[in-house]
Amino acid sequence: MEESGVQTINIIDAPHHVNERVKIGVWLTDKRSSGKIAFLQLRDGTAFFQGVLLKNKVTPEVFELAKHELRQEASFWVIGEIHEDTRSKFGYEIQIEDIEVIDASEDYPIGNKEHGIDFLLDNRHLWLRTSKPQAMMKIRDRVIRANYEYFGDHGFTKIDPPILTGNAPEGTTDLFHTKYFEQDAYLSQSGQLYEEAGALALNKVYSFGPVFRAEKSKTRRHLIEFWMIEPEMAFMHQEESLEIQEEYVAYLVQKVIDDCSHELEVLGRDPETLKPFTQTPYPRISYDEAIELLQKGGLDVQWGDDFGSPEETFLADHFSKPVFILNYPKSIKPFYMKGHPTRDDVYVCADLLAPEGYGEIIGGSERETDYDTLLQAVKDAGLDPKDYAWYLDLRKYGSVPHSGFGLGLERFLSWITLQDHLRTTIPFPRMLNRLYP
RNA sequence: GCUGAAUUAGCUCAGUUGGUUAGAGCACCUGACUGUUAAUCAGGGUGUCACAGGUUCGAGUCCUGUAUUCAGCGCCA
Repeated sequence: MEESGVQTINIIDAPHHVNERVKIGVWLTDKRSSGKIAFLQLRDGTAFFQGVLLKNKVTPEVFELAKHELRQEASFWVIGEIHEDTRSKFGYEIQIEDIEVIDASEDYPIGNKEHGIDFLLDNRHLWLRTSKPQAMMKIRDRVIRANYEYFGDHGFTKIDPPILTGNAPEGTTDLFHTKYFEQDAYLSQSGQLYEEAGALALNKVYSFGPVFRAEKSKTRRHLIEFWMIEPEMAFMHQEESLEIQEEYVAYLVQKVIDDCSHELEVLGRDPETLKPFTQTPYPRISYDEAIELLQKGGLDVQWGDDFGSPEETFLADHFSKPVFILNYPKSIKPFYMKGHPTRDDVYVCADLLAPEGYGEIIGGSERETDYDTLLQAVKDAGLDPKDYAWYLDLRKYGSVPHSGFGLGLERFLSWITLQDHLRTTIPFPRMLNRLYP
């Protein structure tokens, strides 16, 4: 190919190059041919569209490539003219004049017919090449950027907590154990305690990173490794934190609606159905009211029980938007939360339940600020105060009211893209029995 | 961890009451077709029936155990 004057472009930019000769690096996703015309379905990672070859306009060698030699996922350069054409799904196509093969592809395992989830997860490194995973990764990227935008624009500083830790932030769940030279160490299951230190240093902070739970959870709502956003705000009580939470979630949803309409469509989520979620405030009910609602609905729960997924779904179904459940019993929430001012049996806390059965996407609370109360809570939780000495220090030197929350990225993505499992919202899911690829 | 289901060709699956040589579609190869959209049409053969025992003249099919996967529950975000 001696094509010095031809511009190299991406498929996504094809509409700006109509009737121009261009060069594009592509992979083959599928092909069809007749005796004198061939259609190559192409992708380059920016979009999918098709190339058309007419037998009487290319050399016999090139037509033979298109008809026979090129296999699914072969990589090659195409040179040709961009045409607008309503018969093509993308609206544009390239009339191919020449093909320069880069690499062949033999026996590509993923076909264009249906596959089972186990096979697809075994081939996740290749499955990412297809349209639905690509749409999901683009939405995931947009949500991650929206996080940085939102907190950056609201005076937050990103503070990165350690992933290797010597103590268990919440003490209750199973942690991944490892060695830190001679000491025991654990993979972080939450950055929250460190974010509290950050908030007392920098006022409003947040973290975004992976966390690890060695729980034998085997459900559509759990991953072993997942990504969490954990903001923490000094001089802030819970009510103001709730206002930030709903404004933040509404912002994320709005950005996806604005910038990912094509990706939502690929994943089967009508953007119109997301619009109500951009309207704040979100409803708030107390844990007490939630129990009453559940009991009236015939569910077998008592005050003091934690909600399982049937309960969460039942509650969420009563509202057309995400709903905050306020002030849970102390017995089912972690030790660091602040006690209610007029009741000694509940914390000042809230979970945000997503609609449509997607469960808890945010858990948050005001934090305990009194040294002695927190010390007692550490002991009551069966934890060693020595391990939490630094955390207790935060209540010793200028303790202030502060509140924070954590949003599970994959839970959020699963909800706004209507996935039936978190595993499709992360590039390489770590699950109970899946560490590969 | 509990409950239920599944495991047959590279993939997705069928396989009747236990009975000859194990079935289809897709993928792959050959040929036809100038607008295909999971193209269509004709032809071409895939195999440790998850593994280990057992019952039987005979087991993909029935029994026992094991492994793995899926779905739901519990725990949680």
